[in-house]
Amino acid sequence: MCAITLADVEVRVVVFTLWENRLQVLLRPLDSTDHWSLPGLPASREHSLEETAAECVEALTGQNEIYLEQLYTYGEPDRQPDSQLISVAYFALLAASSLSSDRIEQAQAAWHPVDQMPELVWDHAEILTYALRRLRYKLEYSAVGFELLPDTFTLSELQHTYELILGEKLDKRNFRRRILEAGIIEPTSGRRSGEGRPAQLYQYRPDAVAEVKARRLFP
Amino acid sequence: MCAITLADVEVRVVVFTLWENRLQVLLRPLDSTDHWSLPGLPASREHSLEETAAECVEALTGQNEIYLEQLYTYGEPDRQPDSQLISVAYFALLAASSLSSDRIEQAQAAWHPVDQMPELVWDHAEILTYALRRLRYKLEYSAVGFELLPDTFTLSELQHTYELILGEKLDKRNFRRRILEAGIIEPTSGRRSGEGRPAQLYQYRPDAVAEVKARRLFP
DNA sequence: CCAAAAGTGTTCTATGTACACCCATGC
DNA sequence: GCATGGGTGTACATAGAACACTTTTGG
Repeated sequence: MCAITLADVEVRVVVFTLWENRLQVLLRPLDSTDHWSLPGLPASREHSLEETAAECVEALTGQNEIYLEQLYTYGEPDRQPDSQLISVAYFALLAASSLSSDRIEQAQAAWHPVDQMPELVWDHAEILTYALRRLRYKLEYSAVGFELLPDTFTLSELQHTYELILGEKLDKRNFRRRILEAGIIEPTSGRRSGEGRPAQLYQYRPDAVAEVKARRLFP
Repeated sequence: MCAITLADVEVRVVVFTLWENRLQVLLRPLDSTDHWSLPGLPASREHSLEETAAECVEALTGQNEIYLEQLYTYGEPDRQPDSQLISVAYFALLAASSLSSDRIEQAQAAWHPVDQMPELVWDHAEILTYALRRLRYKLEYSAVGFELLPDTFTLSELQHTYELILGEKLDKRNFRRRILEAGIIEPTSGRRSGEGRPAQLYQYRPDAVAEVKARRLFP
């Protein structure tokens, strides 16, 4: 019959990134087991839940301008024995270019491909599965894909990002048409040369990012 | 720097119903102000958050088989001075037939039409606005409308429900075709007679309800 | 000149939208 | 028999899906 207080509440974050051509998730080892857990921080009285989630990602990666969205709040008795009762789960998207791995190693954290997950503690596998579902679902209607890419990118890179996350091949012409008609990215003056014909570089329109945030499908 | 514990956490529920041909929300007066608040209960160590939300609705309405879905978790410093810091918000749909108003009166609670909201405390207006947005959004792709109706209903009643919530007129033939093709309701043997030609009564297919729950767009 | 990736339009299909009349009953 | 709400089909527009070749560069 004890009341529930903030010491019973934590924030957990599912951090996605693209690395070595795979969608990966940041995990931390749990002491005294060979299981891994989603990184988290206890909730605090001074900061909002979203600020705490951002802090958690920054502490591990050094990034503080990231895409962050609340997922769901888990609160069943005994879901995390010996840890907080209530987890407010977020998911985050991190641009691959910006993985300063020093802090990650210090925290003994590591990236794991989503298709080769190690054993996770408690209900964290469930949280991860849900985060992945939401990420895929969100890609289909809101074009958050570029949050995983550096500031400028080619349309092919963007398409490969989508294909990796959705796990299926997409038609090049249809993909380009849809993305460009949505008006969320614009060409820059740059080009990327490599093998083959050089590609136009694009960036997301800052005002489009503001529009998407203003829509707030989830507040 | 005090830690946050369960005493800082509550569940709030936005309970919708149809009554007198209007979409209404259940509110409770806040002592010592002329403002109203969303009904809620403190989180507990013995029950899941969803169970607590269900309990909260049952305590006021006597109903325990209702549609319930987690909305969002609000946790900003000072968002609810003199009350819990963190609110896990749910929304609930209640069949209009089942409004036993005794308990509601005992709790001094009352139904308020969504288009004539009184002043709400703290950020509860924001929570309500979001709940309404999610309800409308959800109607468009998942046919939860019948949760607001009694066990059997006519297609016209269902359409009126949709029109009330969405705030726009719908085409009768298109509405019927879409709902029937979705396969979530089936005709019963009953008919409703009143003025005009008697109407076929429908019920939702119990297995379809199970399917929808299995899909779990939000876990 | 050839390998390698970038870039570009059109046809077809499916889905959604607009729209008007007959039907069964109670009074 | 008439007023009242219940029930039905079709033509059109729009959005999405399938599909193959030319272009530009580096080696």
